Amino acid sequence: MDLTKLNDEQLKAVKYNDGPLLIIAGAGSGKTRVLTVKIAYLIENIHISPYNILAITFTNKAANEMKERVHNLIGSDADFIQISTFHSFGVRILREKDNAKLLGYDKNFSIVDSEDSLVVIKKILKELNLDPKYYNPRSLRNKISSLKNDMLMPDDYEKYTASDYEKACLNVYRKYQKKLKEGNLVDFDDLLLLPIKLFRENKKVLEYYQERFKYILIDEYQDTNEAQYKFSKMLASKYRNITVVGDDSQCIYGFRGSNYKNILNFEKDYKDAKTILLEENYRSTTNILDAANDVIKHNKNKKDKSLWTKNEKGNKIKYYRAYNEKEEARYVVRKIKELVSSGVNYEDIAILYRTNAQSRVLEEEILKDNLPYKVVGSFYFYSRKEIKDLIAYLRLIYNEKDNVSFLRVINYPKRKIGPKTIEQLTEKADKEGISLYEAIDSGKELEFKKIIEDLKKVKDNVTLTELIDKVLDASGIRKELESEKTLEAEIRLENLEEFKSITRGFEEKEGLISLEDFLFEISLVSDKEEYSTDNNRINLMTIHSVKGLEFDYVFVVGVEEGLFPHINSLMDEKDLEEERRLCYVAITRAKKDLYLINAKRRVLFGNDEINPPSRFIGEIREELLDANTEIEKQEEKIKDEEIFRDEEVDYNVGDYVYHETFGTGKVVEVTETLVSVAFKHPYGVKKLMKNHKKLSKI
DNA sequence: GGATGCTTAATTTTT
DNA sequence: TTAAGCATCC
Repeated sequence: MDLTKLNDEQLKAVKYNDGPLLIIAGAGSGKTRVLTVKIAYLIENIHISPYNILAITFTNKAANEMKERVHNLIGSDADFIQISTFHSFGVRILREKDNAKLLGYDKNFSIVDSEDSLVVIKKILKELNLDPKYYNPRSLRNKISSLKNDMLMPDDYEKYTASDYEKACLNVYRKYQKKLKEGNLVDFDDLLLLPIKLFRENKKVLEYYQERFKYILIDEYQDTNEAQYKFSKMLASKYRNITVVGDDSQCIYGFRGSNYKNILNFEKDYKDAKTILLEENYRSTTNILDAANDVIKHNKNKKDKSLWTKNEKGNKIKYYRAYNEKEEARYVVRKIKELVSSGVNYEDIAILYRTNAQSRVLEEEILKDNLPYKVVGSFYFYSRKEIKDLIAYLRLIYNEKDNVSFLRVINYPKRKIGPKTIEQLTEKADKEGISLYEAIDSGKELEFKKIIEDLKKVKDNVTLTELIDKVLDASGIRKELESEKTLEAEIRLENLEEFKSITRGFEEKEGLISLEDFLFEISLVSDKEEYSTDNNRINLMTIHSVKGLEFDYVFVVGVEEGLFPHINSLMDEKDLEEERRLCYVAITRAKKDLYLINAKRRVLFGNDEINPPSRFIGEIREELLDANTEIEKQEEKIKDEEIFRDEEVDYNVGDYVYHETFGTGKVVEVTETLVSVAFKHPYGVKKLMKNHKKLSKI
């Protein structure tokens, strides 16, 4: 193993392999490098079997990257190392041997996402006759999730319930757990909780996994929650070969129960723990690093450390205040085009934002110039109705107890099965302790049952892509959409085709994939970009999803009070500090150049808001910033654009038109002053002023 | 049971 | 702005 490229501290971290090790690694200090080399070192120099190594990362993306990098170091031995997120490792345990059975689940359980959880909770509120106006389903879901992250089961929570609200909450929680179990379903939090329960109740099983994973490495330890903490502690308690890496300045998942104190407590848990500090940054220019340090300095709660770099000073950080969010996006696109014309690759550029909703304007502007881009970590595609419907069919075929999927598709497409029938089925199912699907014994519902039964029969004899075609036909989804003859239905069909290209991609890359494997894969990796191949594209993502990544050129947009820091965090100093850490993460992603951008006005919730620049801008010392604010000039330009055409344009149904923002579309309806134009997804049909300047006939 | 139209709430962040 | 939930009518 080539260790010559490591600095002294990194080398120490790689070589220390007798007992607990804590690595405090600043941003860009080469921690992934240390982790991958350490794994390679364990295998090649200490001759540990790859089978005995467990490496936990925070995202699937990070896991894949680590796999690839270890593979590059040691070749195919890398395939035997368990490298995954906590959640997918949890799935793996639950699917192995009889583990699911031991916990009272069938082996073919399926995973519900947070949208499904919400559906379940709404249903429970109805059953309990609780007013969803008072008992907000979303906050109930979040409450239940955070209880689970803190490892408080209904019986544990009972001790803390005082108010009526809390009692109702407990009631919903109980019922929620019951419903999931009845449906042979688990949620994301269960993926951590159930393995812990398994280990607690079955000493033999725990011993097996302790024996198996003698060496444990955990990345992003500052973002572990109580359940993850407990889980790793149990696994490591026998051999104590546990290495954790983290940076308290980068803890950004407090809202999900993560606790950076886990990192500070490591030395208390393991009295003999060795601590190594990685403080040299290899990633960013001095200017960028200085700016990051300036910002994070304003947090009171932090461990003191000094991140430094030998890198050159570099350019100043470009700060730009635009007139509105469109100008902001235009500025970014303009700068990207300049960069690309000077030889920069699209893939080395990232645009970062605080909230997912911000991606839309950016996409519109990028689309106008036809630049290649991808929205990383967006589960938008998988949350589309048609995709969820299809997946619900697949889930039901795989696990007939899945009542959530059952209720979603029992009457889609329309089969004249309404609330009355559902109620009867529910009653019967409750009485006999069976699932809704099993409760079917008569009427129209039998036809539905037959469809599913037939699909079950063929599922093992056809490829996944073929199965999807069969589902689309047998269910009647395809027929339904084809007969609609609307643009929207057409787009839905296109999306279903795209889904098939994803499964086809799977089959080409990894050989035949079973329905089972596929369902687990997509319930944990909700990002279809992970399966695409053309990678030279601009990266758009939230700051949360960019953690662990780096780019030559980074644009951070929406750096405004109320957006970043987010309005919901302004009340509480703790939340504000998390926003600041988030800002620190954003800044430290940049290697060569950093752009901080905001807008004077921005449309939020459909109305115009005016926000001052983010306090984080002011926290960076002035000499690091290259500020450029041309708002007045932009204001004039905007006024100009809003002037309408003088001459009346005559549109007819069927005409093709061009719109500056939405591109080419087709006229579907004309009234006195308005034209309805159908644009390609994601814009749909828009009603537009006939004589607006942005619209023209082609 | 299904279609239509009105009111209102929602946007933090992810596995 | 948009999506979801509810009321009303066929």
